[in-house]
Amino acid sequence: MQEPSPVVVSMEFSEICEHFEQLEQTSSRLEKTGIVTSLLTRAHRDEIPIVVQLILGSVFPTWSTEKVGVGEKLLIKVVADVTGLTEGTILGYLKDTGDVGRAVEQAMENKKQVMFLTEDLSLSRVYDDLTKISQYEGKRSQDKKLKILAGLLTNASPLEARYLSRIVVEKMRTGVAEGTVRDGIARAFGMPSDVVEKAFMVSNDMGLVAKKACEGEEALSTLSLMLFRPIKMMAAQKVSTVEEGFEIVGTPCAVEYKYDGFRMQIHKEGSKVRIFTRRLEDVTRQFRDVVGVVRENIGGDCIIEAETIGIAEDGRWLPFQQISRRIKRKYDIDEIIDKIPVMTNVFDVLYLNGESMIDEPFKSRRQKLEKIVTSVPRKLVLSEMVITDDAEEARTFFSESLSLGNEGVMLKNLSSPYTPGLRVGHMLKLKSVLESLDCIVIGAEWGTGRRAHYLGSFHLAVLDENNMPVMIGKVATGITDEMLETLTERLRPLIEYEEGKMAHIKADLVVEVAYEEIQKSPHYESGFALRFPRLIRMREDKGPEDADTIERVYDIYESDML
DNA sequence: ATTGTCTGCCC
DNA sequence: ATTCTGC
DNA sequence: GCAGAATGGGCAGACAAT
Repeated sequence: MQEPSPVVVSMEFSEICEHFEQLEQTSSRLEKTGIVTSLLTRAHRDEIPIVVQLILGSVFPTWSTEKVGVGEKLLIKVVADVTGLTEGTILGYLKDTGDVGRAVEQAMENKKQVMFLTEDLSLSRVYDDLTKISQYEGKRSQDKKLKILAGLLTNASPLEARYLSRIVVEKMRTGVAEGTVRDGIARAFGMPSDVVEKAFMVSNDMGLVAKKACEGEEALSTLSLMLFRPIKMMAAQKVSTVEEGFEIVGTPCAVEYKYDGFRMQIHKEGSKVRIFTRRLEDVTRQFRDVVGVVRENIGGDCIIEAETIGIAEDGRWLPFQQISRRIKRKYDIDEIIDKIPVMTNVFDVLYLNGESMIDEPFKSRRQKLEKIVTSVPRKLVLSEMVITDDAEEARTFFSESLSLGNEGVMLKNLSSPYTPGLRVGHMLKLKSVLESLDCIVIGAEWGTGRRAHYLGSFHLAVLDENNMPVMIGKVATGITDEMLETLTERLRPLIEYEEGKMAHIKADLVVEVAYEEIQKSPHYESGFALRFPRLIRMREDKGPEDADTIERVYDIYESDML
């Protein structure tokens, strides 16, 4: 059992919720920062980390293994229990408002049951109960979670219920996330914003950052790069041509294969090795094969970064779908290691023998990396890279990369530092030109949040052998506000019937959808699905009979396999 | 023992 | 992952 | 140009229902 929070007088949860509502009502970035600052100033010192975590819309920091384990469905069940309304009624509110929090709030306002003995919720009560919920597992655990959550909701005002719900499902929608909280912390405690930012990059725990900031700049600066504390990974910008890339990154630059696997940050000290994913989850257990090869073939204590891909017996690289079977594996790990062997392509070093490397230029990091890695063919290699200022050479390298089954190339500025978490012009990705399909819209789903009251997601079909539409996936991105409106009005009269948020739509409209790749689908009727689909445009010049066919999809799939 | 639904996390 | 939008 | 939000396919695991 969890110890109660060590606080004498806990902040009222309602006070926090009032701040949340203010945040929701302003769109000004600066004003939001001000509201966060004011909330932090009001919070009791000991409760600051919790307040910060809740502002971010979760109970635990991202690296934590603790999860509340309550999603939208279970939440609605709880609300039905508490209010005496049916789940159907609440789902109706959800569809009307397009927001879980508002739906629960509305349910609380319209509840059938009259409550007695309600007490004010304190922050510590909310936090302790949510922590308790996270600890239940096994048989009947959902029921136990439900009971505690029901207890909280029973004592919550409608406004508190709104935010309690959003915290539980991790969808705050106040327009505040890490960036604003970082600025708010800097302002509240008079810290330089970049110091706060750095502390967050290496700790990935905003609550902890706030606590240290509250103690002073010296305490804050103790959060620095350390072995076995994963740091935020550098992100890449997208470009669409080599020239555009050269322009941003400068020449000569590094051009590297962009492998289609898992990004890994590997920490090593002597024989101790731990592996973290992009979201800084620890996946050491799942990849003990990688641990072994790293332990034997990388010299020194270090933090390195790599992309790990699946590799077949003939040496060809496996599609992402296959290696993805390894990441969540908890049982029979040795079996899957045998079945889906991997190759780790190392491309950066962030820490080496007691020294941070992140401020070193990329070129010298790469040189150091080459000294510590002993290549083991098909297991552990340096990423393929050339350094060039010749666009033609870069393009050739790019095509070569694609032909091997990679996603494209990365372009890197040779003198750039490693910038954790940032997507600045130091590192770029260049992917292949997209293919597209003309698909029939056969269904749609009512959207949420800013897409409430619009159809926000569209079900796509191609024509089968009998010219009947068969589903091949959904698309929901690439849509401007204007298009969203047009699509909704265009499709509204074609709705045949609705089931919850789903609308079944008469085959009539054709849309062009671009995608990265065609995959085998275990789920869709057509047997195929689109990877990273995005809407390009409506094809009013085409009728459903002119849509692309399953034969064409099959042909593209086959030719992509080569 | 099997199946279906939900959740969280890879891309 | 991709994309759009407001600041 | 950043920060935030809304949405994609698919996988394993955890539970609940059958």
